Amino acid sequence: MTDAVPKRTTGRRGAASVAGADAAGEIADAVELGLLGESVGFLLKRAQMVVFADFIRTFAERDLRPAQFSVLVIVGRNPGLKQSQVSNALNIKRTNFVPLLDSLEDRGLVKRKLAAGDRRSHALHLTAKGAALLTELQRLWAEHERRVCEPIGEAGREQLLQLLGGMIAGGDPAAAEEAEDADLPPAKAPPGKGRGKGRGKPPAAER
Amino acid sequence: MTDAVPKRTTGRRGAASVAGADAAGEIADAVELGLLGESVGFLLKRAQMVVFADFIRTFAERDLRPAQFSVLVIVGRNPGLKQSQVSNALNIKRTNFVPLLDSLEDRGLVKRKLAAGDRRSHALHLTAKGAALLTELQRLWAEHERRVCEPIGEAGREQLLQLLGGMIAGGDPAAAEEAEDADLPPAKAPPGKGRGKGRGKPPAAER
DNA sequence: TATTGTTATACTCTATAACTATA
DNA sequence: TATAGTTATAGAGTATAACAATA
Repeated sequence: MTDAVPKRTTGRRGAASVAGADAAGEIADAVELGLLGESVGFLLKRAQMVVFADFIRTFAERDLRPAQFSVLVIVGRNPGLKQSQVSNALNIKRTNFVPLLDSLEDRGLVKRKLAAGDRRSHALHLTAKGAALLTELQRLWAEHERRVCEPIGEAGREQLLQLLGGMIAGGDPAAAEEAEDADLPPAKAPPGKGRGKGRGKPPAAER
Repeated sequence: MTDAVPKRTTGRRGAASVAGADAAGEIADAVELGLLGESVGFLLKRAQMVVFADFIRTFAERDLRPAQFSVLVIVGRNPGLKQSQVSNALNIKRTNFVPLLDSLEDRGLVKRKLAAGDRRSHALHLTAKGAALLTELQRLWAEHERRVCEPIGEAGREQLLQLLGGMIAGGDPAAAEEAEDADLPPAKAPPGKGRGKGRGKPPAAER
């Protein structure tokens, strides 16, 4: 993450002769990516940077980073969860989760409450302010989602979510469980028609 | 990146009662991801972490990080390129590219030569040692690629590459040019059969 | 004046060890 | 002894500013 300038990859040739390397005006300096162009890891990182750049731009007006947004969503959806549960769900080490949560609590969006029964743990809840903000954020998120998926279309987006889910579940057996009640099948089926279309949801908001 | 432990997402329940939260043995603490489960950004990052974790594990025996591998591939494919051309192709700031290149040159894998015609720039080439290593690395990479794509199958992999390429090209107009000679169409077509199948290549090695 | 490679530096994200207070 | 939250710290990756040599 932390990538605000995804632009520019090879030498370009759009603007009027900035580089100088391509004398006449041909294709010239088209760098060949070789096997990187067929590497899921390389392309995943590229795509992730492009998407995060848009996210960061979009959420800058609310001064929110992706991780902060994720916490708000999880806590909003699962009130009363312990810190370690939220941090695990987001693959964030509990030690790094502390300052992250602090930033949200300092802004009055999330509250740490004493968990009943175990005085070691903190139960997390959105404040009224946090809940109100989250509602707005969902609109921002839907815009962002639509924008970044525009090049592949809604059908492409559905496929992409499916494929990514399958890949994640494969590399992390734990993720296979999430898919159960979520509606997303484990996505073991790769190609074509993949169980009709009545799946996810047109990116509108939460369910 | 830099993520060696992708495991564990929710609370799990696999091992014999480690958590303690789920008393009996039910589904119990399944954290709901809410809209994150339909967020391409969130899932892209997850998938990228899973894939990079496998890459890092795989290439640890050669003590190579993803970025270092990328440089070797680009330089091997495009001998004589200037530093700034390589760093641009990889979306790495030229200022951060210096120590990265140093690490490869110190190991005798890449050589900085004086570029003919412009004494400011350095032309990059693989050494014999670097070229030999790269050949081995391609086998390692093919294994890695096969492994991480196993859950989605080869057809799923082809689709994924297509979708990611389209998304990248959309967020970065420059990338649209790469796709030309590469064989990958701009991937504006999202769903189903998408121009047959004779595309990429069974993950064997370079072309 | 602009570009290439470089140094120095800072900020974010991530990772490990160790402490505390509970259990 | 083990767990939840916390602190301190170190390491990657990434960002900007400024400089020397060259164009």
